[in-house]
Amino acid sequence: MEEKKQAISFEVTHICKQSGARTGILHTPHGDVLTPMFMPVGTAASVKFISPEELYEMGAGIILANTYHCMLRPGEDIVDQAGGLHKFMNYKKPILTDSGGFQVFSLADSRKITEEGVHFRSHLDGSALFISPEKSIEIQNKLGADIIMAFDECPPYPVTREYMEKSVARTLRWAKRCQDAHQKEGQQALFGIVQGGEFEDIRRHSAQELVKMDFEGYAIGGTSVGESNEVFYKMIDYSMIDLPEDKVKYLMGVGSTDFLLEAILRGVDMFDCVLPTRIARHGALMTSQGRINIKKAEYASDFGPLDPECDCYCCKNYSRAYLRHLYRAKEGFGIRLLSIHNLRFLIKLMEDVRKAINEDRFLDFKEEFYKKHQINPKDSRGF
RNA sequence: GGGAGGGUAGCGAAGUGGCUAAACGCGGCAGACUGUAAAUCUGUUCCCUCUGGGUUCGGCAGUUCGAAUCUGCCUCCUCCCA
Repeated sequence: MEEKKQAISFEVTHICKQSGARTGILHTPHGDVLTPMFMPVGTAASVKFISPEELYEMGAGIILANTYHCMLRPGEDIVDQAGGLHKFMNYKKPILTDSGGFQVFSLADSRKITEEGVHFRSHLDGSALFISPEKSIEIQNKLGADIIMAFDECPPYPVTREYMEKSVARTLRWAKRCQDAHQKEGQQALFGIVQGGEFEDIRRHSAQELVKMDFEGYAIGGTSVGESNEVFYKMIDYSMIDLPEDKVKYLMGVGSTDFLLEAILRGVDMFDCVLPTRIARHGALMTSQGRINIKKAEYASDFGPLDPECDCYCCKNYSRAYLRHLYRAKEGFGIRLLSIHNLRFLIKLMEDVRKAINEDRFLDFKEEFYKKHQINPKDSRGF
């Protein structure tokens, strides 16, 4: 059997003796990144309000862009002509593109799923669009990210067992079609996505079949769609059982602190989420003192830093009173500073997590974090 | 001096006899947001001892079973003519 060309490689560097959690290095065409890691989301080829230089400064590694959104604007051919996403958006570190599969879920009002692919209505002008596994991969090949994702269906929650079986079977067929369509092996790593909702056997079947297809990495999808925390943790557990130790694991769309820590405990290496940037735009901040809302009247004349324990550009230079003023005055600079802070908070959390794992004390770290932030991972959402 | 229009909750602005403590917008206060249709959305915003009660629509006095809405006087503002 012919050796598959690899675009990335992953090495586990340490397994925490206390918890079993792991650290690793992911080698990509645009450099190495350490895991566990949090990846900022830049849907439309931009992490909203944040420059690449600011991303480097906060310690960001891989960032995400989205196939559906880049297809609509500016169009994959424009990005291709620019020389790919890295050159187009001037980001020199690794990039991952999501397949557009999530938009099957988030644009549910105006889509129709068939075996061939998904018929959409553009959210911009209502025009009819169609994405198939082949189309998604063709676009992602043109976008040129280091890691590309299989085109999947992210089913809503809850759905019937019958629906989930059919959906997962189709998503597996789509995964194979994605592999067959992929024209840039060795330059772009294709990841498969485990689905199956809260059903253990379906999740395991999904994982087992994907492993047979031998992807360069594996993602867990279909979580954080309205299920309870208990169900969420089970979804991860079921997904992880059959995934190979030596491959990188990516939990898609998760960004609250307790979810991150619990997933890391279960062996997940990569995360992405819009949460830090989105809530920052709405005035909510993740801090060492818990979640705070900068809009609140109590910060009107609070001239201390947003988070005294944070080393980000925002916290080193600006006060809560100023940030509140900027937010209320709708000054874009405020949104930028708050976004920088929230991203740095999660990136710093990952740095601390890696250190704790390497020092074989991840369980202690996790418990201390929960205690300090008064988080109960069973029923809270962290922040 | 003459003429015209107008004063509604923090601001702007509907309402022109009962269904009005009074639309709507802004502002204020609070909440949500998890592979980004999201600088968005939701709740709330006269007072109180609040599943009820009290006091409002420039002021006072009337008409009426009932008035922010009709009448008279007063007051203030804007515009036009002298």
